[in-house]
Amino acid sequence: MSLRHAVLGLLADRTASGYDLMKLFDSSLANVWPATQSQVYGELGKLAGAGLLEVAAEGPRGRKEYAITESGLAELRSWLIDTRPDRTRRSETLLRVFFLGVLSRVEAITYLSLEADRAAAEHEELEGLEASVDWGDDQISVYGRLALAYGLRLTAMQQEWAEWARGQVAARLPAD
Amino acid sequence: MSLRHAVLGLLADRTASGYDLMKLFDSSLANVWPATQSQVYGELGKLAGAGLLEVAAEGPRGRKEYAITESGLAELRSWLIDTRPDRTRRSETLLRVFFLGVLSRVEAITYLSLEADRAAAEHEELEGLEASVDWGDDQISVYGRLALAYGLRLTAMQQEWAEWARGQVAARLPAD
DNA sequence: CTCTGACATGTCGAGAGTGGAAGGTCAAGG
DNA sequence: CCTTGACCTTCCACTCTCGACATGTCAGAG
Repeated sequence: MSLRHAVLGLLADRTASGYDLMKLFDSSLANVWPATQSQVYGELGKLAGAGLLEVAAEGPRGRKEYAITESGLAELRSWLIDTRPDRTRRSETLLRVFFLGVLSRVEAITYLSLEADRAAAEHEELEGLEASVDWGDDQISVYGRLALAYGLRLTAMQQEWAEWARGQVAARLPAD
Repeated sequence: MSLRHAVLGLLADRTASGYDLMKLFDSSLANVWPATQSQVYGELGKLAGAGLLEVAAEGPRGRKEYAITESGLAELRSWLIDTRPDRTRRSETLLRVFFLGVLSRVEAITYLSLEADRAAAEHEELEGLEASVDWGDDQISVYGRLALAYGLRLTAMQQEWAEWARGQVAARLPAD
């Protein structure tokens, strides 16, 4: 049920069309809550039907500019304050770690090395993002920066862990 | 498509029934790849139909003991070696951070404090798990320990981040 | 002997997410 | 004038996940 709140949250900042929203999902929210076109447009329709959004203006090419309503804002606030986030995490990377035993030691070490490289690359990418984005003082910028800092810490931790884990596996006597 | 490989991976270690598998999902894999009964039994059926698993024995109460086949093992190995993990991550916690601007400063700080507490609690829980599990030398134990170490590092990082973020928000002049 | 609790498998429907196809408008450049 | 590319929305078919429900067996306690 988070997609609906992601849409509400983006529209709390400024009005936008489905097309605009897609760009926001692909840039700022890409690493946090990805969404496809079909999802976004579908959700806009439902939200408007439920009165949480309204069509503020219609532009050329059938463009519909959506704006959040009072009850939409209330719903967003209540989601933020009254409900606890769902934290079911699925990590395919970690799932694979459980089964590394079916591989040879060398193959397992390779897997962990690749994971360390990937984390390092992602870390650099986020650093690039941090440098390139021009951070304003609007809500999304201020708090988006906090989210980016999380990503930086996460990828750094992942790299350290993968290197440590590789060492752990390598240290076991080659008694496979 | 990871559920199928999770099942194959568990059965690579030892044979098991759907019921046994559920217990493994609820204990070892709970934090990495949760699954429900209906999913597990459904997947077992499909996997057996595809020849990646076979019913090794039938026990009382209709119990079916599944074992991985040669082609199942090949599929598992190829998944581990030839394919890169899907790393689409969704974090409702982080999504909320983006929208903290619609709340008052105090409410935002409360949110981040709760998040720090939650991470700390989860960290302790994992430490308890580490102490209570009796770690053998089997594959799942050896590599499961690496996964647990990841969880420990993750929750520690989350707590630090949340406390830092709370400080960041608090430091801004109360000009809301 | 009967009750209870662990063992054990299965079906169904609703909702979320994925990927792509289809259809149409407008502005600007060649 | 005509093509191209950006703009913009809608629909569909599919898989995955969740939670509840249905069905039944077996061992041990009382």
